[in-house]
Amino acid sequence: MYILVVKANGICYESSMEQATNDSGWRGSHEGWLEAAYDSLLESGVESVKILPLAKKLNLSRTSFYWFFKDRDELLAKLIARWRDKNTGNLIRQSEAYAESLAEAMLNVFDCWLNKDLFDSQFEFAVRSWALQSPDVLEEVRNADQLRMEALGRMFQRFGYEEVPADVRARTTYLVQIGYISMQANEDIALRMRRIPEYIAIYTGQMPQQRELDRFFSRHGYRPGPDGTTE
Amino acid sequence: MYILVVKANGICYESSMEQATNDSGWRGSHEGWLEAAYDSLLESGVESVKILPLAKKLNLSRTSFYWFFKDRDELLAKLIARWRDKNTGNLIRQSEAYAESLAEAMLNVFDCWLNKDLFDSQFEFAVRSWALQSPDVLEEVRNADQLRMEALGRMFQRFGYEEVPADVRARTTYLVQIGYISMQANEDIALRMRRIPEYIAIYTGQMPQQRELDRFFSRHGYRPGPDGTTE
DNA sequence: GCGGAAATGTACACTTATGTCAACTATGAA
DNA sequence: TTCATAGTTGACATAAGTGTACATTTCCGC
Repeated sequence: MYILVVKANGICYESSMEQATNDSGWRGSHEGWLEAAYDSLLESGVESVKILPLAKKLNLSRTSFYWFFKDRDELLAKLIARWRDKNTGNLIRQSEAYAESLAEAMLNVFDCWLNKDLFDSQFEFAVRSWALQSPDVLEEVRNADQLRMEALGRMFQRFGYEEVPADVRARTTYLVQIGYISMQANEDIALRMRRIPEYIAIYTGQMPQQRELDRFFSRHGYRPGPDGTTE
Repeated sequence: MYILVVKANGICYESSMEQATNDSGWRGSHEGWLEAAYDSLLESGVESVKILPLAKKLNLSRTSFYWFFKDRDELLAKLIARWRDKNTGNLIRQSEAYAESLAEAMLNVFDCWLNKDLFDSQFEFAVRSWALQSPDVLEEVRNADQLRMEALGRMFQRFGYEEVPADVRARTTYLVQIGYISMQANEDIALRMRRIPEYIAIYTGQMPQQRELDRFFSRHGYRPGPDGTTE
């Protein structure tokens, strides 16, 4: 008897918790292979998503895979679908959330960068790297980029910016985050939080109100240190 | 007799032009394999840098490779060295170039984003993607990121910013570009140019002077359209 | 035109991946 | 208890990659 440890960075997908002691005594499952593929993709890129290694990790025979998937391509397609369904949707939703000021709206978007349930950064990076090898994936990524930036642009326009400045500010907001993801840095949450007011100031041209920051910090379970919020 | 077309995005490395009609009648060379590896890396990622396919591209026997390199790892190490020597050095240099205002200094940095001789974006992206699969490369990338951001931070401080705001602005500047690279967009140069004044305004908090822009545009061989510079 | 270094090629041994097939086994419902 | 269905497995065929040993070719200086 073995226990499959499902981590996937704290995100729990539907049935993945029951993976080991499965519903029906069978060890493998559609979800199980997908989950293993996801882990491997995040850790070492598409090229590492190979059936033989996955089988070893799952303690299953390699050929068992073909019961659930037609071939490797089908597995990869499922991974892309999972990515598409998650990251883009939530980002757009956050950009459209209610806010009384631009700074507050911006902080809503920032929720994505700090909450793995809203936006999976490692997944994002893995898929973008994948795009280098696959024209199909590249198109998916480009599509996502456009949808996301358009949504952010609408947000800036909602708060009075003209089209071009709104567009450039949307790009800045988005690209900084994509750049950050691409650095694969894992920084202290406190450090990231301390920089946030400054970012908001740059993107929106105005300092956020203290109450807006307080609301933001509190919903991320962060308490600013005794030395003030930033600076 | 065949002709090897060396493109490498317009960048001409030392001896690569002579590749085909070589100095000494030999078809292969250290540089030849490296160049082919570089092309392959940029086009489809590290995983595509395999000796057999490279040999085919070069019309050489696969095993000929081992005359120039101990093994595949040695080739990959050379690629990393090439990247390190190029991108980081130039970026730091540009950030330290003479400028009368912050906006002008910023435009000096922007030279990198528009001039492939100063900064090779595709190479940059390929190496960052590679980092996903290799801890060694990841460390190289992290190192480069830190050096570059520190240099940009010093630039902002030179023009009066305090440490934290300078740091955040340096990050913004740098991350937007890394994010842009990571989008793998290839946009119209005119479009990119049109957005530049707006970017400068966001990063520095001040609009660039017209003469500063003119100087910048002219050194990139760009003439603004009749409809003004931007907006 | 000869000999040695530089470069290339052929043959071999090995590894890791893919996918198909037919045989096997467990589970739960009739 | 039997039986269809869901799931698992090993054997087989094939492909693409790695690296080594050794023979062969090409070039250049002497």
